[in-house]
Amino acid sequence: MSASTDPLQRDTRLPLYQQLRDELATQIAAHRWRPGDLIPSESELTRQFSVATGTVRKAIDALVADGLVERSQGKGTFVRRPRFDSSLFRFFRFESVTGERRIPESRILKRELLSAPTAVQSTLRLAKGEKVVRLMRLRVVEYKPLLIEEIWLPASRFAVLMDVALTDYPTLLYPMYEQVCGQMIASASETLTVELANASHARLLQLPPGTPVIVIERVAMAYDGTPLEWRRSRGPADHFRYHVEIR
Amino acid sequence: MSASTDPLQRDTRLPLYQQLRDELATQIAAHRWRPGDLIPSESELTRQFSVATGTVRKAIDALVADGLVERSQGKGTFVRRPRFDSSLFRFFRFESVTGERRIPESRILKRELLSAPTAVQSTLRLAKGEKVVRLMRLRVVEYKPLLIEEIWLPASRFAVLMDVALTDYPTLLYPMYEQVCGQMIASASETLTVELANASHARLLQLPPGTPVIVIERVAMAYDGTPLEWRRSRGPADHFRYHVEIR
DNA sequence: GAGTGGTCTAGACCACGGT
DNA sequence: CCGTGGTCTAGACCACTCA
Repeated sequence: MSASTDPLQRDTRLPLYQQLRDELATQIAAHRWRPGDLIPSESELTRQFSVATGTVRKAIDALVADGLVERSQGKGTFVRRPRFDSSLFRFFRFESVTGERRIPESRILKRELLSAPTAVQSTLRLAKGEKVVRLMRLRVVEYKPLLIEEIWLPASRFAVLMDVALTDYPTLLYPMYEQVCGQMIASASETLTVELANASHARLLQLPPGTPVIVIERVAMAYDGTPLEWRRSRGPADHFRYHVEIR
Repeated sequence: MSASTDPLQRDTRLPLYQQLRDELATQIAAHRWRPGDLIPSESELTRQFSVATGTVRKAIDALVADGLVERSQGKGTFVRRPRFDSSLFRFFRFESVTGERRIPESRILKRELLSAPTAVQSTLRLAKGEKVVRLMRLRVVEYKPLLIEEIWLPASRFAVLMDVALTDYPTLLYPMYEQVCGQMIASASETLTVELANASHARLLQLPPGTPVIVIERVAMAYDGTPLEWRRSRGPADHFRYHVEIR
């Protein structure tokens, strides 16, 4: 192990608290501490990096703002574990027209490993010819098809998903990404459009062809901004309600 | 004027920096300084309220986080003036299908002062029978109708809008709300649905009745969360693209 | 060069959680 | 009780802006 003082060897043009924040963020990303773990106390960090308490606090403030850790007075500072339900409500923005948010059950229709088509390659920022996992998934509420989803994931991080039994796929994928693949989704970017159902989508959604469908295109990203998932979901337009808070 | 020290007479259960933040926020809301004005320097505030520099900084940090002020090194701290274009891109989330964001021109079709219908009353949290301003507005790009908007505003704050010449209404309403009515929009909440155009909407949007239209319902709020505007916009579904960042 | 915000120090004391 | 994070002090020095 290192000595009790561990000087920051980073870009000295940056403020100390930034260097410390980056150092800690790097170590969290490298799983030095896992989600739910305690990181060293503020006074411990003060000693270890030979900086003042205020500097440590500012570094941790930044990590809290970025959602990487959570403080708990009297206990310590913990690496944040995204909660199942909150990640549901953070990313599941559709409600039934009556306003309730039901969690639709899901069924994987297809799973394959293939070379990334050019559109996927550029969206996920992959090298040419890199492999991707492609999932087709149907989400159903009370026997009514609600969404048909096409999901693309870089095989470099998600290849394990090819080995999970199809029946073991959970309703919520993001907790599984974290537990099975060690990949945490931190943010996402969505684009909504409306189109008329083609023959194939109409069949899967049990709609007459030409019915309006909502298309939600989502790119989900890690804490460092790396795109991890590209997802395109389609559902009958008359059954959806999409809610957003703008700040 | 007050003496050079002006002790905080607020809830002493709250941290000092919170009390100072609230004190400054109250004075900003009461227009002691107008948008664009300098507030007193940090050392001035230190003297005036007899607190340490770190406490003043934390109070101002909070105001910055809430979007009330902006710091500028070497110059000072200014009451924030929402910029025209940023407020445009903060709240105007539609793009043409080709991806550009054009600012549609706008024309007020109708303006009236009436008692709030119950739905408007509860959304804007008004007292029974309170008056509201209702605007109907058409937004047009290159002679093509893009959006038909129905806008409801509490007359208590927006009655002046009844006196502005209809031809003087600008393309962007939020800067006008600020300049003419002193009301700043800080956040909003939007809900999207899809419906089929009825006869009236179809006529205004120059579409065949029954064409899918996107409906965007927005409640826009002040910094303290008071609902200030309720707006319902409708546009042809096949021409819209709605983009959102989720954090 | 005077004045501003930005960073940093080296502590003190308090409130809370668990033993 | 001890260790944790939360608040607060009373400064110092730096980087930037503007006259």
